[in-house]
Amino acid sequence: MVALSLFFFKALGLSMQRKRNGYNDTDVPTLADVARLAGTSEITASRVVRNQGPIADATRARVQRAIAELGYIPNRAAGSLASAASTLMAVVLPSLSNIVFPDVLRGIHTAITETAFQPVIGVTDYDPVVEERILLSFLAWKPAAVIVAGLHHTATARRYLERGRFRVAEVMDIDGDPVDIAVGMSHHEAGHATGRHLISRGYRNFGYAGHMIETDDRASARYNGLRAALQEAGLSLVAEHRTPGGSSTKIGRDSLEILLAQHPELDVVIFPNDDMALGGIFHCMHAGIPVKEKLGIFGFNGLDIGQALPMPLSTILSRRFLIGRTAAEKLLESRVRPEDKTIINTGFDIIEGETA
Amino acid sequence: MVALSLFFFKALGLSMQRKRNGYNDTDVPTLADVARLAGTSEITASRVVRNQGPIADATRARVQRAIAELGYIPNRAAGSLASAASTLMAVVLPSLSNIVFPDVLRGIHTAITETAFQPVIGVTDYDPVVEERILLSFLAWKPAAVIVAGLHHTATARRYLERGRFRVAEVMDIDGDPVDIAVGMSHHEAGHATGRHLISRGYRNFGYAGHMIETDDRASARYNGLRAALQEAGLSLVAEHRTPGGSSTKIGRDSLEILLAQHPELDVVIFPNDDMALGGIFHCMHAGIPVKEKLGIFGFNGLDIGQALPMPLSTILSRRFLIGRTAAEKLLESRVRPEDKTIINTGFDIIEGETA
DNA sequence: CTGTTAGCGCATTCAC
DNA sequence: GTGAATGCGCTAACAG
Repeated sequence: MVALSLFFFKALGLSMQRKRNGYNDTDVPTLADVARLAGTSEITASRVVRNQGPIADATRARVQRAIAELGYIPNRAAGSLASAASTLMAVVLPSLSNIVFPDVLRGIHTAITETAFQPVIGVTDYDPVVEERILLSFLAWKPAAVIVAGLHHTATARRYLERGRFRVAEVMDIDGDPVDIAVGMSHHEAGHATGRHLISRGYRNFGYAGHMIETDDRASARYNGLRAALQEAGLSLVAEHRTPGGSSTKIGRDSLEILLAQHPELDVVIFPNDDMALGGIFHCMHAGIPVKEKLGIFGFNGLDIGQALPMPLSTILSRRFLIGRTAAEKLLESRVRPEDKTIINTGFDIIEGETA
Repeated sequence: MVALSLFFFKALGLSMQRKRNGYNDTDVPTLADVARLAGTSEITASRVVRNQGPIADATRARVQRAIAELGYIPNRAAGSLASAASTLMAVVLPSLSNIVFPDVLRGIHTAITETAFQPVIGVTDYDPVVEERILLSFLAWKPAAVIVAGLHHTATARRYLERGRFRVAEVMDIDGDPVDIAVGMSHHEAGHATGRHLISRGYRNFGYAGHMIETDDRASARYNGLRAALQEAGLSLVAEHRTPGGSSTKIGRDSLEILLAQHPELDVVIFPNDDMALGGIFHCMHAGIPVKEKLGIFGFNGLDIGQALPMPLSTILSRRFLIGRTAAEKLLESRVRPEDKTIINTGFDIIEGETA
């Protein structure tokens, strides 16, 4: 039976080994298999696959039929190796735990959906060391472009970003010196605008209820901008409370409770983001504190959920989708890094809302 | 100066052209460069890089020094091509717009963080055709494993999943026939449990406020389970309202308003998920409807934000993190697909809460 | 413990 | 419009 099978293979010109220009007995068809079935050379089949160069209609049709018949999937590792360039776009983000970065992702998707690029996503949990590790592991795939959040990276990461032969977009933040392209807004300015806005509304006793900020450069920049605005007006933060760990609605709620227990004189509390501000509102509802009249609440991001509240959250709208789309579009403009760096300010809007 | 530089290169045995076994003047060092600098063969350097096989400590140290000096990054495309296997784990999810799938991702991350695997993430927006496209584009990179949400895929996608030489985990859902491994819960049962629970609480006039469900198999299964439970008790849905588009807090709020305008007799409304249920609660707050006493509200997922409300949301806890971690762990157990399929039920919990 | 040989599957020359 | 030759950077399979 074994002998018979062997004979059978040989009779058909098959060989049991895999070798160059021989038939291939694995179930994964290669370009050579497609070419053979279509009666063309590999390179012609390759041109059809990549939609590149002049191909006779009849030839193209034959190759396409062969592709369909075999269920051929191009091996991108081989293609990438041969052409020294992949179609990957590395996207390295701090978190996917709230809607902010998914919004950026959607923007990126929108920009590249009609191109050959594929996003490869990594999540750093706001840890620069993790960011470096992920970045290096992505670079091993020779991405055509890299999108990364913020302008602060480890020295090693920054060096690789600068030396690489790919485009780089640093998103969210523009307060700093980008490697290539920066798309985002000034978080310092946003914090400053928050302060001025609330002062103009008559608030005077400012509190801040945050999370541990070292890991979140942008929240930190907003905090500093806020303090600067207060100082310019001869005011200062009356009190602040920081809860260890990340940011969440629960933590916002607890933080406000602790803050008010110690400082009942506060008339407004700023939170690093909408999620936490929502928690603040929930605490007020629970404790029977009239929001805005007795205590103003202010967030950041302009999430839908804050605007769906019975009293829409007062906050700042960041344009996450636009940031993602713009970054990806800019990256697509040219494969090579130009001499000059590009900084794109997508700005922000104050949402007045009804909570401050 | 140029002449001098050229001389200098030649004197060092460098050449200005790139060729096999020649020196390489691009700024991207290869394994050959590392081997040369370390005074070993490529394969020895390769073994050090991959931490594989027995290597003399002295040799290893020399190679590692060379790697550091050159800033060498292994080319995974080449490695993957040579070994016919990549370290990629393809992860294809419907959405990143709420915390549910990021939770799954965190679980996956946790399981593979100490391994060589890298997750590559795709987002389908609940569109099976998009899922198929993303899946095929990922398969071109020869992933070692694939994690995909749900058990329903296009016929083509299912065929590729079945034929591929990689492990497959289908997550979230176990109501169906998996390709290889399924990890999740029965959404039909969850819906059924919801119905029984609310009936036992005394509710009789059931409403359902959903989104367009065709795209969301699992919400659909819960809906059917709910109806089955009602029917078994001689009850039925009094009314339902579906808003086109995805699910969001805003849509939950609007849906409930419309539903109650037409059916004020309802005493409980079930939402497809917590986000929408939250919108329902916001509507009640706005309209002055006493939640639970006058109208019960029930969600699904057990998100933190629902539990941070002044009155915690009544809902069902799905174990997203556990699902992701378990799926990835199972995939790591063996590289080859066993004969038998595996189905892992991670179950669910009813969170009684205070809204129903 | 280390090295030699021979491709992996495809795309870039350059011919015709 | 099509094809032949060559090598991208790495690793499996053997030797030694």
